[in-house]
Amino acid sequence: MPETPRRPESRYGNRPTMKDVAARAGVGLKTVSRVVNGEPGVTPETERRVQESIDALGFRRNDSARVLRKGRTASIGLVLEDLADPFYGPLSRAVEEVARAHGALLINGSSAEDPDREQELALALCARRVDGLVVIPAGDDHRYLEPEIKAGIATVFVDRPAGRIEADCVLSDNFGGARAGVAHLVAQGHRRIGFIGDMPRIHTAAERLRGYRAAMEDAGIPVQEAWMSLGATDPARVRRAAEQMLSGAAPVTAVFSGNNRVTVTVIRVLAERDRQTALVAFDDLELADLLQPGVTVVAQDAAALGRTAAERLFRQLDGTLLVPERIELPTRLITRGSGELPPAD
Amino acid sequence: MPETPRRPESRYGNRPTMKDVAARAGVGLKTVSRVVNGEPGVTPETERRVQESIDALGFRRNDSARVLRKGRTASIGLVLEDLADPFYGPLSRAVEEVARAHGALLINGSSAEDPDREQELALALCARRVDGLVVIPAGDDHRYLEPEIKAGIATVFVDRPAGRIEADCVLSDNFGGARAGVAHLVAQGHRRIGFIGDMPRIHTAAERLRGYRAAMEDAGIPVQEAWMSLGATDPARVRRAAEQMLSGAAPVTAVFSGNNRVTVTVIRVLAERDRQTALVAFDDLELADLLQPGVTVVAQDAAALGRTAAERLFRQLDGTLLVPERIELPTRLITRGSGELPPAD
DNA sequence: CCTGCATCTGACAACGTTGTCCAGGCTCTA
DNA sequence: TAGAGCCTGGACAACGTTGTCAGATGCAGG
Repeated sequence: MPETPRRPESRYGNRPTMKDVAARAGVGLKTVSRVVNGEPGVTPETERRVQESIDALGFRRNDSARVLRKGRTASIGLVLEDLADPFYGPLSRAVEEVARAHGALLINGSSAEDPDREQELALALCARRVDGLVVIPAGDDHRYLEPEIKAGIATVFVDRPAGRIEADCVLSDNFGGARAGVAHLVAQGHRRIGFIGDMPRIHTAAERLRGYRAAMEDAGIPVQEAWMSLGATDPARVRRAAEQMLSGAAPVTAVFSGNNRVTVTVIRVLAERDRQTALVAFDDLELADLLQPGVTVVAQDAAALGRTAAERLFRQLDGTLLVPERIELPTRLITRGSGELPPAD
Repeated sequence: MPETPRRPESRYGNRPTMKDVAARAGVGLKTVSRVVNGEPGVTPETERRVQESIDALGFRRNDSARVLRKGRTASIGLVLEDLADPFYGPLSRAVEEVARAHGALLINGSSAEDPDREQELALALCARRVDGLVVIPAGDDHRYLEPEIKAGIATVFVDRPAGRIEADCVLSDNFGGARAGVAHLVAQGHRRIGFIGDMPRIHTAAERLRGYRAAMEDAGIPVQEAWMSLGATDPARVRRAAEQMLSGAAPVTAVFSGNNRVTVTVIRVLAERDRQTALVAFDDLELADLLQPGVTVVAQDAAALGRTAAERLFRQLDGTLLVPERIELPTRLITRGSGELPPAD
């Protein structure tokens, strides 16, 4: 007696399949498929029977099987740094909206600024055969994606460029924005201007630092080492850096802060001091206009970054986009008071 | 001559399969599978050949096929209201972390507070056979999920309860939090206290309104219609509502604002006025402590909501959790100044 | 030299769907 | 009424993987 092979563990709790639906409706398998996919060539009466059977059994098409057969998953992956960061929320949302408009779902994960985790995530997404990948890189070597890209997974990098491979990327004009922000402080008469940024291994941080240096050079001001802080952005460290450059014999009279994480701490430090210090911050913050004084910022458009990247991704998939390009979106200086304070000395 | 059937369109750009790897390495298909999955029973020499072949071809296992065969996708779905809302960022992140700890990926989508879109999304995720679903409901009827749950898709609702089905849910103590917040205003001597909230069809909004009414009743203060605004939360409307209750013969001397979207607008309106009005807000805001005065809030722990929900989800999947339960997490009143202002008249 | 056992390997079916192709029944026309 | 053509429905293979099982190989002991 031939033993029937046991099914592997619970298996979706034994969901009905098209075969079950077909049997119940007394039709062929393919007819069910036609009804489910709204294909033509089914009489209304047959369709009704099939539909009834579907409802009765609680059937839902298994997209895994569908994907296997069709070769497209109708989903795209998003690897970002931290979903909880208010900068990435609107970006993700924008990517999601574009995906939705193209009938695709979004799978995403946070790399926590760890290159290994970025790679692990990106490759896991590739294993699921996402149609495309939007990556906010944590690492600076993306050769691991080469076979994937060659195999047809559309890829766009956002916020920071790809490392060691040719690929589409969509960035903010970090250099230009920082330069303009610092120049704004110079224009108010400041000469001793501090810069507190993230680790320079992060592209955006390096570019903003470069913008700072350029603006200082434009103004003919030699930059002092003591005016710069280029480390991690945890509050304790930023606080120490800020307090240091604000004290001593020749303290800075203005600070340029390199990202939203830094900014919140800098604002706290400045709020504790009597002497008013000017501040221009990279990245806008909610409520920034309601502080005393309002915070002058160099704003980037996170939603536009995400939207542009996702649109390019789908154009790659359409085949209407062939040459990798580097796109830079402009930033916008929003004056609210803190950047217009004159030097205190 | 038998025609070879044409392959359906590009098909992942013709990626190599285990069969290709096996052919190149001169071994059987199953041996490749064993190597890829780290199963025992392969000689080091064979393993080396297979590994070499994998690297040379740029092979990556197709998880769609794997899922089809194994029945588990190692992914969970998250349906939320708006990824870009700062409240949901930490929540998503927490869900993601738990998923990651269980080796699962997170697929998510925004319902934009539209019940149809919520359903469409949730069912699309079910069609992909996610192992489980975390839902922040937009609608109030979730019977459409019954067949899915019965079929074994673990489901947890967060932030708001499920409608018309039995299911796990993890909520904040919206009622208690609001009641405590309003009581705090009463304790400062306020009697005319306004409430600006979201549409009462949203569970959280209704609960907070109930908390407001309860606190007022506790204090023996009859609530006036003119003190309440229960509509959409777009800035224009909130602004109008706030201005109305702040003017007239007997204006409110304090406002309780029902969520973070409302709060930012209310703060703007109050900042424009000379007379200081007390404010307690549901949901914490970044920088809330730096405003003048600092904003007193009833804070909920978004990350804890997400973490708790995801953990319950995986316990459902383990089978260690059988009975649907309703869990309420406490809120915390954080006094910062705005809620401690005395009545102005 | 043969048997027995352990180890390694591969053939095969199955997962649930969709594309191809053909059969059968119908309508329409000459 | 016969033939052509259309419409509907179903059988079958294939997508790429994994579980089962049996065959091949090697080695030790009799």
